[in-house]
Amino acid sequence: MSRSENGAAVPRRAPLNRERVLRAAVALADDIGIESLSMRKLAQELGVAPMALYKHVANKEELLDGMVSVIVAEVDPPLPGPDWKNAVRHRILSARQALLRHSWAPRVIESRTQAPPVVLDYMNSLIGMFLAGGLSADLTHHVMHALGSRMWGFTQEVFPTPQPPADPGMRAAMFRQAAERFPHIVAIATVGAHDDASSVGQGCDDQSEFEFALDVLLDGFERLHNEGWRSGVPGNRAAG
Amino acid sequence: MSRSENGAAVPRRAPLNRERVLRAAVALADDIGIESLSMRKLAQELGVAPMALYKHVANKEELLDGMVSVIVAEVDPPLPGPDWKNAVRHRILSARQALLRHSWAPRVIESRTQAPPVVLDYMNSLIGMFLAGGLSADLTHHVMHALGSRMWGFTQEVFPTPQPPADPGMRAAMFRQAAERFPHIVAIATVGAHDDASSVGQGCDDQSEFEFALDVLLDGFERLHNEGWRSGVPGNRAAG
DNA sequence: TTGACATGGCGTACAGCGTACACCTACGAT
DNA sequence: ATCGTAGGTGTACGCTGTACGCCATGTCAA
Repeated sequence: MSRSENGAAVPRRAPLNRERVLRAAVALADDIGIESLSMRKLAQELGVAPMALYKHVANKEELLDGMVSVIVAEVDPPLPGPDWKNAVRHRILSARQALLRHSWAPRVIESRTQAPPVVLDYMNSLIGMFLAGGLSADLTHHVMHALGSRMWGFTQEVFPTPQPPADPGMRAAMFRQAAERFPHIVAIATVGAHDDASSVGQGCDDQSEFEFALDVLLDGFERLHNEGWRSGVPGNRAAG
Repeated sequence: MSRSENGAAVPRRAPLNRERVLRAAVALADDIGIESLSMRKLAQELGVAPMALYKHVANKEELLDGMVSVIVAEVDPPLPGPDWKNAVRHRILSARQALLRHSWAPRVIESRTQAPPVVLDYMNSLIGMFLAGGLSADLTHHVMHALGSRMWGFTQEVFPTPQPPADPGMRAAMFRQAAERFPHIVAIATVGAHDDASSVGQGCDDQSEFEFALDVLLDGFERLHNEGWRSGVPGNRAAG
């Protein structure tokens, strides 16, 4: 259909379609950040009048829905095999990789009020992995809630660690002040660090933090499953 | 300072201050929703011109920071006592109560780019509870990451369950369609429900889902602590 | 008493946003 | 030859956050 250059000079560009709009939106958000993404800028990027976009998406919310779908579609299908725990683990880490390519994605995902179908497909498939592993529907229900956003491969790092000022004197002063008011934060932030003042929050590997938490959860789920957990049974709370 | 009515009729209202601005903003957000909260509406609510607000907050972001501070200040101080797990549990559930009074709070908290000091106070104090319980700084570091937004008493329910249409015929049709495309979702959503089609997502108690996940995590932390977990030690992953 | 100054509120104005609406143009089917 | 439709355009509206300059008032020094 679209030979990129036909014999004559090409006065009309190929017509837009929904897919091209969505992909351009993803690329533009990668470039300029999701908070700067506007219908006008996206239109400009596509060489088109702003209102032209509305022939392909109903409004900006639907555009964002579509962007989420594009990304979620990149997540790998589940590994086959009997080990549900490892299969789930790998799938979630694969979802994480997809999201890491688009740092704005978590915020957009969280802002959706209706899950796009592709998103439900993913959740449905993940649930299927637990059920295939033998977990009861009941336990799986709780498990999915417990995973929360972690099933997408991200946790909201509720407050990003502020980066210290460039000036060394100023930095030392702020460090001293912080150590006085927030001694415990400073204590755990500088674990294993050689240079206290400059490495606050540095020695922190997002990937291993994520895996640590994921494994605590998965191990907990497995334990409950093996112990024959049933809903409403008293004494479940203290699993030890 | 502000006798509420002085002798004469009061032609001038008491001057604004930062605190009154913040409290009015919280109340207004409770009323009309955070996405409808604008500087203009807030000013109107306070009987004042929009630009008057800027004498008390630098900009809207700082207003939102302040609103978060107001809420976090409501969280109960920690219970004393040697049982760190229960103390943490109760504190987090208390934070949850504070947030539940303001349903917009989680989204605002997550959107902050710099943590207000009150927020750091809370985190510092929570960390102190783990350290007082004997957990190493290293383990506590991971633990805080693993808690993520749950330390504030909320989990992002990434996609809210859509409510079914009112028309019963339509509802049945959508249910049949969903059961076909997303069988596993339907399976776990209808656990323990008597009327499948109408009760999807109904039999789901947010509070107990939250506690389930929190307990899986806390139990996991306790187990690692008792097993003498140390960072970087291979074999930690499979805690079983 | 007088002037200086700080505090707090006001009015205007601007750029940017999402998008409703009417219009036009080109193309495929009849 | 005509018509319907898909896709792109131009204009316009109401809303947003907020920069800037002005003005009224209260406090304090001289």
